[in-house]
Amino acid sequence: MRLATWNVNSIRARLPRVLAWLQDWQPDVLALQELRCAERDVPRRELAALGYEVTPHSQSGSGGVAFVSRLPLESIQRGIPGAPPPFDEPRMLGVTAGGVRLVTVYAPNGRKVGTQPHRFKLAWFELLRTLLETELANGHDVVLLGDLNIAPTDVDVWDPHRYRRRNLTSPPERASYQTLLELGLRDVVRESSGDAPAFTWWNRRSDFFETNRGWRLDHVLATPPIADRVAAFLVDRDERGTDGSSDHAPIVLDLSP
DNA sequence: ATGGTAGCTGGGCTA
Repeated sequence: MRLATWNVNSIRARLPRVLAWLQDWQPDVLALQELRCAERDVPRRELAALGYEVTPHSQSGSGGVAFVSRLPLESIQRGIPGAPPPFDEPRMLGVTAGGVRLVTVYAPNGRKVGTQPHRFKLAWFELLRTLLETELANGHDVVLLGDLNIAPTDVDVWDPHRYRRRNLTSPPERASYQTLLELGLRDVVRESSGDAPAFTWWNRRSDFFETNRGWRLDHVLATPPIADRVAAFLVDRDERGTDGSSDHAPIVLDLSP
């Protein structure tokens, strides 16, 4: 089974790239983040023409997540169950595909340490942890994939000293990330990349991509039986370098049967 | 410390 995750930063603006990418890579399930459009405006027909059904959880303007799948999806969970406002923003979607529980998230950015958006981000991760605890307690194989908006270690930032203790790198954010690992999930991207940086996001401004001034913000965390099945893995930097690309690169992984 | 870009929308806001 081939899985992928990609923060597309507007599904409508990115549609030509998404269609081309699906044809090139033929994933069974692609998790998307930052759809930035209402569910009724998701370009379903164009994706269906390639054999993919879209299951969105999104709203107009900002945020939103989806699964684009050529496998049947079951047990669809839109949003973190019981999350009160403002935690009911469309940032989480859970489905079962090929016997695996897939959870995609678009974590709050946080903007700046010490601000209300940052406190919101940390509180949102508490809810995510609780949700994953429940999923794991059910004994399912789980894959969490998406934009967590956290660079877990200094290797994951192009200039860790400049961005020390800032948004995306602050100790409480990194503690939130560690909490997910402590649930028993494994960091598939890091395990597949060794000590090498595996940046997934490069600021659009200036020449940040060309000079590889990037960050690792997109993640795939999996339960050990799934992590052991990872047969191939790639961060598609070439896609990030194409005209009309998102500011995030897609991540692709193959699971052996 | 700041600028640089892109996409939501229809003047800023978010990233």
